[in-house]
Formats: sequence, structure tokens, C-alpha cells
Amino acid sequence: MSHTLGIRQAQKQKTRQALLDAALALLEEQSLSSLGLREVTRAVGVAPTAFYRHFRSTADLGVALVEEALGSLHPMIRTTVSTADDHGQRIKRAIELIAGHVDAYPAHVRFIARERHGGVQPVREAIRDQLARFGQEVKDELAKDPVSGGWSDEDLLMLANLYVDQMLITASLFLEALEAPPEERDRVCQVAERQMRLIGIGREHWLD
Amino acid sequence: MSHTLGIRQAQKQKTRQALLDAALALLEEQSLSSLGLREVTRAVGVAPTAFYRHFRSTADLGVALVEEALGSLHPMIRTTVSTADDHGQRIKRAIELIAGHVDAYPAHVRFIARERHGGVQPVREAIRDQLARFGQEVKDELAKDPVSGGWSDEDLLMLANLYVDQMLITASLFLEALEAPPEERDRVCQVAERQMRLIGIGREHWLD
DNA sequence: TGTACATCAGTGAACGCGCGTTCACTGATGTAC
DNA sequence: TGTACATCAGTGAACGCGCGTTCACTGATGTAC
Repeated sequence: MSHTLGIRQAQKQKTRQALLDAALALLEEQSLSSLGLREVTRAVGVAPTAFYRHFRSTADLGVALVEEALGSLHPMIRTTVSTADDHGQRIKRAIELIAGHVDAYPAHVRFIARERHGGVQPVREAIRDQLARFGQEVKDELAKDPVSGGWSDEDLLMLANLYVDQMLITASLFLEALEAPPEERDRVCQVAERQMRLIGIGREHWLD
Repeated sequence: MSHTLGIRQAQKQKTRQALLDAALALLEEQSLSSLGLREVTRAVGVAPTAFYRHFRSTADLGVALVEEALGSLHPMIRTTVSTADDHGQRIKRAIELIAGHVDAYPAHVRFIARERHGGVQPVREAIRDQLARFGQEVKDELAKDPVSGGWSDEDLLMLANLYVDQMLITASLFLEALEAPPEERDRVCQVAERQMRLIGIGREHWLD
């Protein structure tokens, strides 16, 4: 049973989404800290003042974009890390999944990579919080794996964050590969796979 | 024998450096893509038009900042990776070296982390080129290590880039720790050390 | 050493422009009876 | 169902302000003789 919004609410959501979409498109060629409110409303085709009905500022819009870009990724992360087949296959599938996500949502990925260390504090914090959640979730999945027997919680989280950072690096390499000859994509795949494998090997021998 | 510049050249260099310093300071709280030329000249105390005597644009200034931030780091990288003592000690010293560099040049480190994926293409490219050079240099040092016997060039470069990315991640964690209680710094040290160790273990068993 | 001319880093006025924010408003939608 | 009033998403004019860039300039420094 989906609750049907009133016409007014529905229209408001639609405008809000249009603002988010327009902002995301504009952010492909600049940083959030230089994004203008008027730029965004102009792209959508509403009056500049309409912006304030939805966001206090472009920084506020940025925080909403973080939620849009990363909020829905949690289930994906969990299943990717936890799938229980052969190690090498798991890595291959994880990397294909990242590549697919970059293909499907390049602007979102670019936004996160760009603003993770960007000039707008609340946005940096929102991204850091989301990535910390990913870290926790990956840790929870790693903990279930028999390979993790004897591992301290600290070390599991250390490894989980290593994986999360590695995923982000890989995603941003795929992003750059979008504007390069297609064989670049394969090269990124190969390198990313080997780096993941090396980390996996380190994991296996951690307690030696 | 140092070549003594003429008075005119010396003064020009001084102004140029003042512009770079002022820009770097302003960039602690925003991205390059929102940095204004007038902001920079105002901070230095020269007329806005003086800017053009030194840089075509703020993007051009950004490229100069990349050189300033990373250009002098190459010898440091080489000696860090190549020093030939115990593995665990080498990691510890590498991490202390990163921490020390972040303490000494926080604004430079922040600038690189921020603009690596930032909104200004020529700056992104300058950073990418410098990091690629680091990768090559680390690879060259790794190749000298007997542990690398049997490694392909591709795999050596793969590992080298993994190390470079890991250094950058660690540096940006130390940066965040500067604004946190002092025990955070120790925590970052610990985590970074273990991640490096895990990668090192993966390296040792790569050819198993 | 002194003189006459060239160079050029930095100046200051002027320009047109887009910015963020305020305000009172309009008219479609929602609600109470 | 119909009516009367409330809500509120989006409007459009207006504001003061700082922006990047142009231009002709000044006066200290450099150079040739």
C-alpha cells in the first residue's frame, strides 16, 4: 500500500528532484563550493526564490545529494561482501558491480569522490558518516566469514575500511576510464582485481 | 654558486609566492573552483590586475600549487621506500614520515586531497601526473628489493600504486586528526600501520 | 661614472554582469463545515 | 456536494555587492653607450 501524496506534495517533490538532478549535472564540471543557487534554478526553469522552498543553501542540497548517492547502496554492499562462493570469483564480481554502478550513476560517483575532501564541511561530514557506515557493514559481513576466526574487532574494522577505500579508488578509476579508450576500462579491472587479491592474500596470512 | 636575481625579478618572485601562499590559505575552507582572483590579491595587498602578471587564471595558479606541494616530495618518497632495515620498522617510519609531513604542510596536503578529484581539470591532471610519477618511483624501488624476484612489471606497478594511494589516504586521515583530540592521531597511526602491514603480507605471499 | 632610453611589475578607474537574499504577491490545492 | 477560508509552492521585482577583465598609466629597474 503506497500512500498517495496530495497533488501539492507530489509537485513539490518533483521540483525538488529536478533541482537535485540539475545540480548533479552542473557538478560534473565544478565543485559544490562554487555551485550557484541561480545556476541550479535556471537549469530547472524555476525562479531563483523557489530554491528556498526546498533547501536552505547549496550546502544543504549537497547533503541531500550525499543521501541520494550513497543511501541506497547499503544493501548492495552487504550482499557483495557476503556472497559465499570462491574468493577469486567474489572479487571479480565485486569489481564488475562497481564498474556497473559507475556506468549507471557516473555523476553520483563523481560527486562523492569530489566532495569527500571538498570545500563544504557539512557535505564532507555526511560522506564520512556514510562511509563509516559502509565500513561497519563490511566489518559485520567479514566477521561472519570463517576466515575471520581469531581476528580482533579492531583488525576487522581496519580491513573493512581498507576494502571501502579500495572500492572508492576503483570507482574513481572507472570514472576516469569513461572518458578514455575502452581498453582502459579493462586495464582498470585487471589492476583493481589484483590489488583486491593482494589484500585478500594479506588477509589470509594475517594471523600467521 | 647561486645566481643572484635582479631586484625586479626578486620582487616579482616575492609577489608570486605571496599569491601562492594567500591562495593556499584561502583554500583551506573552499575549493579551487570557487577561489576568486580578487580574494587572493586582496589577501596579499596588491591590485587585482597584478594577478595577471603571474598567472593566467586561478586554475593556472592551482597547477603551480600542485608543483609546490608535490614536486619536492620525490626524493623523500624514494628514500622512504628504499631504506633497507626491518620491514615492520620501515612501515612505522614511513607512517611517522607521513604524519610529520602533514604536521609541517597541512595546507598543501589538504589542497592535494581536495583537488585530486576537484572541479578544475588542469589541476586534476597535474596531480594525476605527479602521483603517476610517484607510482613509477615506488615501483623502481620495489624492483630493487629481493622480495620482488619473479614479479612482473605490471604487478610491481600495481603494488606501487596501492602503496601511493594508501599513503594519500593515511595523509588525509592525519589531516582530519589535526582537528580532533590528540589520541585520534595515535589511532590513525595504528590503523595505517596495520593496513600497510596487511598489504606487506599480501606482497610476501603474492607468488605462493 | 653618467646619461638616455627600454622594460615591465604593479596601479586604479571603469565596464557589464550575475550573484544571494528580501519581500509582498498569486493562485492552485487542501480542509472544515 | 458546495462553500468559505487557510495553506503554501512558486513568482517577479528590487537591492546592494563583488566578480573577472580591459586599458592606459607610472615609476623603479635594467641596459647600452
